[in-house]
Amino acid sequence: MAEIPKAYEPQEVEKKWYQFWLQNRCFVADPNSGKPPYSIVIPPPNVTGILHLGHVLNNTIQDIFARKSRMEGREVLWLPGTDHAGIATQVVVEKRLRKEEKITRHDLGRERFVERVWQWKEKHGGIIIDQLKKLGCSCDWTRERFTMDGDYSRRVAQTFVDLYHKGLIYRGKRMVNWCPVSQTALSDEEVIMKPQKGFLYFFKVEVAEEPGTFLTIATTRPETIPGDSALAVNPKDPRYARFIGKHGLRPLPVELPREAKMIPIVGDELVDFEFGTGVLKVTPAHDKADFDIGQRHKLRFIEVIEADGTMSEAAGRDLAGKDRVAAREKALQLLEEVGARVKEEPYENNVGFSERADVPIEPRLSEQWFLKYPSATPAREAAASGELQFYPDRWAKVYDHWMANIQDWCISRQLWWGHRIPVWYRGPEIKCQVDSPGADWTQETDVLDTWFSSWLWPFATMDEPTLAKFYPTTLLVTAPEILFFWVARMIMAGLEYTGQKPFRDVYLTGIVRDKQGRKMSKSLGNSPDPLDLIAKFGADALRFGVMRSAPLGQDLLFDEQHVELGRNFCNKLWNACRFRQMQSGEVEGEINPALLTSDDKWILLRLDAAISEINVAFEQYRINEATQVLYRFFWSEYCDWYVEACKAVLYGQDAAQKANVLAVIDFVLSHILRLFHPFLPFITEELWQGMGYHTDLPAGQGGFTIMNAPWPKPLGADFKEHYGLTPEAGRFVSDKYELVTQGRNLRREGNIASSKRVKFVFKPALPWAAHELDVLKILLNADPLEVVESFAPPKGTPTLHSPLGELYLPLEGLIDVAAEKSRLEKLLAKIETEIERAGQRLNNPAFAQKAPPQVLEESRQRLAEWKTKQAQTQAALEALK
RNA sequence: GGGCGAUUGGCGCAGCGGCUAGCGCAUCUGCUUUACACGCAGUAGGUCGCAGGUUCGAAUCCUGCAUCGCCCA
Repeated sequence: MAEIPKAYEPQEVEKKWYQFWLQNRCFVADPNSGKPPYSIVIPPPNVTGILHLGHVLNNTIQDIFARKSRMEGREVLWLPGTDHAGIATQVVVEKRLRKEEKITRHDLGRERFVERVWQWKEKHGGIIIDQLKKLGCSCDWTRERFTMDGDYSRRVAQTFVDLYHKGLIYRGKRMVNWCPVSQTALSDEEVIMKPQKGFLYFFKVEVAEEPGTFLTIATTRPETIPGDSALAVNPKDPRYARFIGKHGLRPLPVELPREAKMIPIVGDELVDFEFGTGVLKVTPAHDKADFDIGQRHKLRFIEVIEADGTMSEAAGRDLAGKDRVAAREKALQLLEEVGARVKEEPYENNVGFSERADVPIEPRLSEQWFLKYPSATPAREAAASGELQFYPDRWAKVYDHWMANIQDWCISRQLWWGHRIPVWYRGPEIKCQVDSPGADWTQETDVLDTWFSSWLWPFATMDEPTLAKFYPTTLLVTAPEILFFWVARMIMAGLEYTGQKPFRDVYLTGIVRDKQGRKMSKSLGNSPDPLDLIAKFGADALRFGVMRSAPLGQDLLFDEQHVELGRNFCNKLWNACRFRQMQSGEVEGEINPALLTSDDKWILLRLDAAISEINVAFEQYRINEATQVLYRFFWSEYCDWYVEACKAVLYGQDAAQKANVLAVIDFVLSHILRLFHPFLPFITEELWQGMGYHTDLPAGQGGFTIMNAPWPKPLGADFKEHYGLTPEAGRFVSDKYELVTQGRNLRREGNIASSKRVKFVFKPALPWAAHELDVLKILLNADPLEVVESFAPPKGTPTLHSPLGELYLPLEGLIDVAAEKSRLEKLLAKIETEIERAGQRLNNPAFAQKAPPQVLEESRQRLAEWKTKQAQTQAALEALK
């Protein structure tokens, strides 16, 4: 680092090192390595996607674990790729065709349309990958996969064929969730329930066998009346039981003759007495629950809504062709006209919406392919036994609950973009196999649900040697929203096809929200573009800001200020290294134990504690805790205290002592850089090499890149003994710094600018080495610091008493005596309540009897401390009088 | 309706049987002190949602209630 700028400028640095890492294949995983494996597969983002803060959170976490694991000496595979995202991608390309060429996919035909999607993918599908690179992700890009790659697609087809021949896949006309916009079936997981304000409409139906007798029915969907094929009541309901077996005269369509309007009244135990009037209209073709009733009672299935959401011929001449919304209005009008409309009440109910198209889904009867999940029982057991671990572990319960109630999976989609189902027809003949049986066979037109391909992701992305080395993977990091869509299904697929769970640990992130706690969304415009943030603050700053505020399993309230803080942090790190650089001297010299100052010992002890805390936090996946420890250690302990104390030596004359302090600084800084590297990959590499910390190391041990420098371990008993790092050494320094804080407080009370040198008088309570006095002097910004054996301060002199000595600020007249007095009196009052509290506790005989001895001892000591403090404060008050 | 989670200074969080309840941001005061104003120094601010219970001792464990959020019907 020749000319070191005063402020860190990330843009060039980030570009430079990312290229360096790529060129030197630093991210490439070697299946032949002898190192222990560590592997992660990326949750493949949609090819249509662009980077959002959720990706930043998720991928930064993965990168942190990948980088840390490399430093720990593991062979790391972080396998990247993208997902073909059936509906989303098809919709994007269709929109584009409509806008730019004014054509639909039907104008092109299936084959040419799919070609166009591929063209689009080649051109735009790489955007999110480039964005991940900007973020610093250390994925093995040589292994990038796409769910529509040839070999991957073949694997998907083989899986279908296998499951088909195992009898787990079947085709049937069932009630499915139909998206009228995308014109495809959806799985239950792709339907989002939303409460909707609407009305409960009441209408009456005449009982055919009892003219003049009417039953009143409540419904939220009057437009489906033409599709009703029965009325249902609970046989235990005394109000209606007698009607079972009779018939109702359905009011719509109005033009039908009387006999065609006759629908049976059936008794069904599942009818709720409480809902509406207790009489249910049954529409077997357009409602899930009604479908079941229809099957139980062998009712007619009358389809009144078409695939595109308009009413069919069967809905009658007044409704046919109308959209479902318009049809509701018309149906109400018709009921009014025939005198069947009774009343309506405001009502809120849950309506399913299509996850992708965000329109109400239509329960619809259609021919679809279904899968009975394989390996469901072992998949459930794997989590229950703890063999597969969720972080935070409460997700294990959510997973278990879902697994206990899984329904067959509707895997077919009426789309063109995706894996076409490997089923072939010739007349009435049907064959299920990957390749076409012959030219006279035609393939099933449906494609597979995208998740039917991504559930194979952890192993279908790997070749044989890679599988042997890296499967099962170590960690999966993803959002809880796709726990059922993806995580659960991967576990089942993994067990079914590899006999092993696909990963050991599952880390479920929180959801990124804005400051007000709202979800990030395009329509709210509260979703900042991570690339803008990177341009403004740097990738490291973004990563650090997000990590520092992302507690395990809790939502993250995003605020640009966090990123700004990350930027400030990088700048601080930069300047800490810059300061070291300005001292020149030998880089990473030998530390001589005999020359260690108390401050040196203290910072080494704090480093040791920080390393231990960070490692514990990592083991429990508490990453924000690790960042907080690092922040505290580096900023508060290293910069604020240690570096300032060092200046006593660095600005002094003792060359040997100075060299020793620089050696300690280098030791600590080189640890700091390594500890920060997983979080801040770019700046740490720049500084690692710029400071020359790589020079004496072997290439694979940090000599070439900080990426494989050894991850710091706690310093260990031998190290501590060799360097005399005892708890006592630490305690003296803590007391010293406490004395300094209080001394600075005296200055503030005296309104003396922190930059102004001022005379202090110090009366030590124990022998102080000359060096320690220099440290005290520099930390207090005292000049001179008069050391006396006894001192009789003039009245009104601010004074403080500490275990290490008494400090006076002889500033007659300058201090606001009244303010200082009231401060001390307040302090004294607090001390007295503490003394009382502690006294009460110790006087309780039950406490002495039952509390553990060390707690008892601690309480006694604390009381003694408070009493000393009380005396000292009283003395200080006296001095003011 | 069922399940899960949250409730601690203005805001965001940590602490999950025993330190004087901590941290960051924001606030207030002062400071361009030769690493850093993207900075330094210092101060102020909380009866830990409410009500019971267990215990020598509860922010921490138990029960109930309230409010908010999420997931599943």
